[in-house]
Amino acid sequence: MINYSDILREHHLKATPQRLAIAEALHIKGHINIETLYEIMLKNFNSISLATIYKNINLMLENSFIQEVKIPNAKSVYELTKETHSHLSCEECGDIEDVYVESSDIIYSVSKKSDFEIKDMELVFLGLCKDCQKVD
Amino acid sequence: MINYSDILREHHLKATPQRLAIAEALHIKGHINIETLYEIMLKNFNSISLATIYKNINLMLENSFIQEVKIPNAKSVYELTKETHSHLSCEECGDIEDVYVESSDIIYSVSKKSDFEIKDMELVFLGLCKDCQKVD
DNA sequence: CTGACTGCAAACGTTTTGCACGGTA
DNA sequence: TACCGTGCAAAACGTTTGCAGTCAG
Repeated sequence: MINYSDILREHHLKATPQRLAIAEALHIKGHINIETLYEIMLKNFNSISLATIYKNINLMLENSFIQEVKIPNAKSVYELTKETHSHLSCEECGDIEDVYVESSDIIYSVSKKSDFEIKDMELVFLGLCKDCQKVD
Repeated sequence: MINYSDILREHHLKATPQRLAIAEALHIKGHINIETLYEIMLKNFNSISLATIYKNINLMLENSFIQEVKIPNAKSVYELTKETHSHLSCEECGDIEDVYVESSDIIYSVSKKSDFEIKDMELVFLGLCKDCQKVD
């Protein structure tokens, strides 16, 4: 189990028990929405407030400790900041997985045909995860 | 000016003046969020209700007359349904433009390295539009 | 003419804020 | 110890709903 105390402090965030638990939940689950995170946190802190969740998520976003992922037809999820990557979203069960896509070629080709100076891209693939393929 | 009456009816939506105005606003602006759409609509209908906007946007989404685009760090915007395309988002002024990217190669390569059966992808480029490049 | 649409007001769910207390550094 | 974080309650915000009157087909 990774110790997130130092990593939190590197991001200018005090290492409180609640924040450590959020970090651990994100580490284990990969991608979580607010509602699910609150449910998980309630198991560890019987009286944690939703306000605390929101305040911490917002601070963690501002300090780049975590990132938001907007998924079509679903609630936003949050993940620990790591190397640039894209996402696979299962339209059946909602599962979200990471996938690494080489973006430089895509960005280069779009830069050529647009007026934009492109800095980054967000890419989400929609489909069916392994388990849900069998069901359908 | 395109007449959207028939197109609305093809999507099983009655052609009311409010809906025609929404269609026209989307046609002219390309991409609009709810707040901006409401402001535009108020110029044509001095007593239009936000509830009407929401009801129509939701019906238009259900009937695929329009589509939602989720942009990182911004409100969702809506656009008339058209051929598959991606988006350029200006992080400075919020301008959004369409761009056409060949997706089959990308989807094929990701399909090979993931367990997912991929049906579609959403791609948003973040950067600076032509005007905002000069300012910075 | 009839079912669908509109506008209003109220309800709802989600997110933010203010404040007193408690805990980290 | 000083300041930041927490939990609670209330407020703010965006969106949805129910209803009575109106309109498109």
